[in-house]
Amino acid sequence: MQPSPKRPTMADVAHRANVSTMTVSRAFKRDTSVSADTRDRILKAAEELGYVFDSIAANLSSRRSGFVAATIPSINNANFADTVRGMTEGLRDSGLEILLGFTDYNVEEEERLVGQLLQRRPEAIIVTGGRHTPRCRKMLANAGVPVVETWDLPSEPIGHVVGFSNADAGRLMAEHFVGRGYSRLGFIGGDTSRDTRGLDRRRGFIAALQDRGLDASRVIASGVPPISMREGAAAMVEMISRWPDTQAVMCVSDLSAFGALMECVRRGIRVPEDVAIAGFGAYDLAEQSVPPITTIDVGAHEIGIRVAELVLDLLNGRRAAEERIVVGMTPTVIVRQTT
Amino acid sequence: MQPSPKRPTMADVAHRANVSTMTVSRAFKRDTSVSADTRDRILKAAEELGYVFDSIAANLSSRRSGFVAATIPSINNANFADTVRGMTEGLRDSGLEILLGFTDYNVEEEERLVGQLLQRRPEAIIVTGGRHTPRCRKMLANAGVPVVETWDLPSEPIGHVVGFSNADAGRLMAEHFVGRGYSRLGFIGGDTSRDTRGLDRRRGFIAALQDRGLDASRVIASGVPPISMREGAAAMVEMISRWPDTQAVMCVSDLSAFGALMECVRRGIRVPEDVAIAGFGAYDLAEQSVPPITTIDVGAHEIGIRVAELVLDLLNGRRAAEERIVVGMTPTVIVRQTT
DNA sequence: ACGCCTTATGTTATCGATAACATCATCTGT
DNA sequence: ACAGATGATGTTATCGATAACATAAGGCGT
Repeated sequence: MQPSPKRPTMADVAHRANVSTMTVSRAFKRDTSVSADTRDRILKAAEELGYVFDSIAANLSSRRSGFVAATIPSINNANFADTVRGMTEGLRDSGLEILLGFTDYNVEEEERLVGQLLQRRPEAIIVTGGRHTPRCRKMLANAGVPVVETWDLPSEPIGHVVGFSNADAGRLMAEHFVGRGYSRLGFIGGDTSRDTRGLDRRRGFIAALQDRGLDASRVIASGVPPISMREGAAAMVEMISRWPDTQAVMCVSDLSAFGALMECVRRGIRVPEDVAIAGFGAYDLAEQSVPPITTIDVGAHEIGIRVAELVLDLLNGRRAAEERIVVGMTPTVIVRQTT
Repeated sequence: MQPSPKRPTMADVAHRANVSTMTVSRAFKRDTSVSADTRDRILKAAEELGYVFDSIAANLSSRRSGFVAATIPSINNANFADTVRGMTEGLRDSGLEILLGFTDYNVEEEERLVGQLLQRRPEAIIVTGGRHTPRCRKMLANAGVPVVETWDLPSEPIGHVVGFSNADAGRLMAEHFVGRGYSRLGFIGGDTSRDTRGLDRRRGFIAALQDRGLDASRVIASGVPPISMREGAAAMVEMISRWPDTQAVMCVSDLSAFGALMECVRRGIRVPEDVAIAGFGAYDLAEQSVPPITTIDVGAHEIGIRVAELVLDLLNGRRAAEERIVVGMTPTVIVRQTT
């Protein structure tokens, strides 16, 4: 069947099946009152005409877009990918689709994107992180749909939160290092202007050192997020050059930790004997590398599942939209061979 | 401003700004005839009312969804992420957004997804791979919008193609191995039922061996795609157990190659001295690992850029929809230390 | 036999923006 | 002075499905 300049509509199907357009509409839904004979006749007519349901028109008249919008900083980040997969699983039987946008770790881009996504009338909107431009914050507050902030634990949530404290995560690793007997500690990553969550991890790490009267100056803030393996490697070189007696280094992500580790392997620096390395995010990479990398797990996939649960509860009226729901996830250290 | 049960519409804005709804519509567009004074008054009224443009209604009346739909097998795959990033860049100034769907390397899921995406009336649709269920193929053929198949080079394209021959890629690596003097060669991955492109790479590899009268039986088809690092590691163990004299192994992806490499490192098997390893896909991981992994580059990012270019040319009438355009990408071997 | 309930189907205005056409005022050229 | 062109704005039917309400037929209980 060749595409025609005018696509068949339900009116065409109705005409061919000798029913009303409303009956055709019912035939394309579940749980509607249509006799089996009528339904069969309608679906056959639709098939013959090459009819494709038009969800744009459906969305307009029902005032439901069928979308949940979600922003993540990067498409190629194992953590965010896991979270999106969790959301997808959680939403699978709901009929809702995820409309994804990528902010590139840029709050201005996030603002533009949120504006654009809101025009699609999502039934809920999920944003990564708890810091936004004032205008973005206002748009979200006025969206009139559930808003969920993830991967952070903002002190003034816009709507709901499924996340964890990045500062706590950094502090946790610092405590692990100290517990291991290390005292000359470094941090790699956490660009001050864009990766706000990485910066929080750094802050937590630094605060824990300061609380103990330890040197908190060994920080390499390398490059624009997300820090690559290569940048992690370069930062490790700089860390060791500037402070050769460094005993342990936390990297802002498993990606950068892997890069740092590989640089040590290249240079014959033994890990953890000569320097311990840790990351964040519990990527497969951290588990599979030789030696396996100590990391922090926040339950990336679980975050997605919980976000989807929350959104469905809010949309189905099982929870009141006016509630301020905070689902806290607990960062845990996965101790491996690099520390 | 509190969300109200009824969202303000252009009619409300028109009333407040004392103009027609059509003038309001013009004020929200570029390149329309609206005086500066009128435009300012309208935008001010919209801001005061908290008006959000409704793209659902716009899409219906203009018969343009503003979407380009794209399916990729997995969200967390560096190659597909690069391709999507290329598409995003290429489409950035066009006003078109990408509506992504994930097929999970499953042609039945692809069929369901394509059906769902087509209901959103995308202005073009991009699918990964050249093999589809018959029903999926028919839906695409009848979609009435540009269809582009990527990451493959099908012999009977549905519409257009931006891709490469996976078989050629496999063959290329086999030739590289032989050129290096290896003759006892193995292949890891390429599940026969789901990863059709991986299977093609395996077929090309095997065919090259058979052409040379070499043993082509050393194949480990491990697990459901995408093959993880862990599965690559396990497959390497099996490869070496079954054929201890294997000299070189191609893995279906850099992910599995990395897993295989790490397993060798764990076991003290020297790469490439004891066994050479190669992958596919030119992930950062392959470059950064120690030793860096020989791989095949197909230009994942460039594929995305070219797809976007093609789609825009087709939508803007610079190319005729009836043309069958095939943009071939050339796989190249990046020779690194693992071979 | 009758009334009520349930199931199946139909009718109609609407969702909110826009394409296509119409109208009016102003400016420019003859 | 007049005619034609241009810019700014308005009018109206429409895009294609659906919510809300309406209608009719059949079955069941009294």
